[in-house]
Amino acid sequence: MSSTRETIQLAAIELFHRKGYFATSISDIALACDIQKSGLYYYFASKEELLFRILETTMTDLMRSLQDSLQAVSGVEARMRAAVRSHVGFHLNRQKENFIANSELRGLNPEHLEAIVAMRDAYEKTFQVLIRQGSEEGVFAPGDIKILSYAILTLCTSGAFWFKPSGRLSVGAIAAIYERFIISGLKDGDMNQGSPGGNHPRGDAPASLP
Amino acid sequence: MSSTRETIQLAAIELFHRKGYFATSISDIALACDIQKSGLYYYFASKEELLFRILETTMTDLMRSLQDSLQAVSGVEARMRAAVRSHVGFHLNRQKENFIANSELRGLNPEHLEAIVAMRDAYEKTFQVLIRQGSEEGVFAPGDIKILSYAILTLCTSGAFWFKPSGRLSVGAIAAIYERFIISGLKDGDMNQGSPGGNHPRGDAPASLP
DNA sequence: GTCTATAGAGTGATAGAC
DNA sequence: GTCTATCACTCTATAGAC
Repeated sequence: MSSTRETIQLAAIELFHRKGYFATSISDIALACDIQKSGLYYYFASKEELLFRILETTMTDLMRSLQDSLQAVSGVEARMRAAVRSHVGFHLNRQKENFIANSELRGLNPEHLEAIVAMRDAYEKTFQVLIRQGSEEGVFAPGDIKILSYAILTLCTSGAFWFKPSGRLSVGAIAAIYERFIISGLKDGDMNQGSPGGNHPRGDAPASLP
Repeated sequence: MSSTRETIQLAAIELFHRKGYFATSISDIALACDIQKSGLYYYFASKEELLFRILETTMTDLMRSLQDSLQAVSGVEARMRAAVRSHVGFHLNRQKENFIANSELRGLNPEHLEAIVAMRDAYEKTFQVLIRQGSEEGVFAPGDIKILSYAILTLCTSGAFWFKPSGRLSVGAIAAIYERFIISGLKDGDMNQGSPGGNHPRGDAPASLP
């Protein structure tokens, strides 16, 4: 990847995070890179493709981070704890990209949206498998697997919306807070109350767009 | 409030929810109302003011819903349970407005943004007071009050992003799931691990914009 | 690879008639 | 209150020189 291409992508992440995708113009990005706006089209076919490449990179790295964290960890509770720490850590360490990935899906065209949603679904699946396994082993209370997975991921993702690296708590400290909260909820909250029919949601949408 | 004004506001809620604030044009809204776009300016000074009125209405009603739910409920655990049910119920019953309120703050000018953030802060305060009280009474484990309040609210708010009224679970069933998960986390997760210095965050931002 | 110049479409908002 | 007409501007994207 050429250096100019990287410069453009980094400037776009910065601006999409600060102003939002729709409020950021190609001119803004070009200005931040000290090039002319037409020069940008040598690297990206459109503003939408630039957004897609950012999200694609983020999702790929997110998935790899999870897999690395789970590799060599055994036992369902330990694996869930590792997964939560990985998710929180990634979202706080790469806050801007993750903020964009969770707020600018609207900017994607249908094909690209489908691709990103597929990556996100695969990622969520890892958590859903862990919840199901823990529930079957009796480590976690029985509950609605999809709702629980949305709850866990949303909770941890939200850190990317308020976290300040210069703040009082470190990434590890915040991850520890979420880890304990989630494990308590999984173990002690009898989640089956609201869902007598079983664990396979039928009508629920993934956490997507309207 | 005149009927046309209401029609415009409802059409805007529908469109802002479906397409997003920036992707919705004044023409789109006017078309949906069967008026000319210039006619819209008789009721709202700008597109931005229209967004603000929607959010203002939503926040006012959200606050009132919480106060109504807490009125006449005593005991800190029962009050927290009632607050969670109120929050979840409001977000699922008025899904579109709440979706907008949580994703389109960028469209507001600085003065309007400040007003909405102030309303949201007052709302969050109610939850923070409950957490502190429960912690002091020993009903909840000690923990970081701001982080916990963000966690609770984010968790329950997220329902507005995936909930489908035609889905498998009713609003009450989903509220019950969240209620149990949250109370378990508050009671059993020793949240003080990550925060040895006390319960008064210093550098944390509210869950706002970058 | 990067530039200058510009096409082409759409936007929010206003003026003024009725 | 609602209309027609239009302003003034910005935006994404492309053409073509160097």
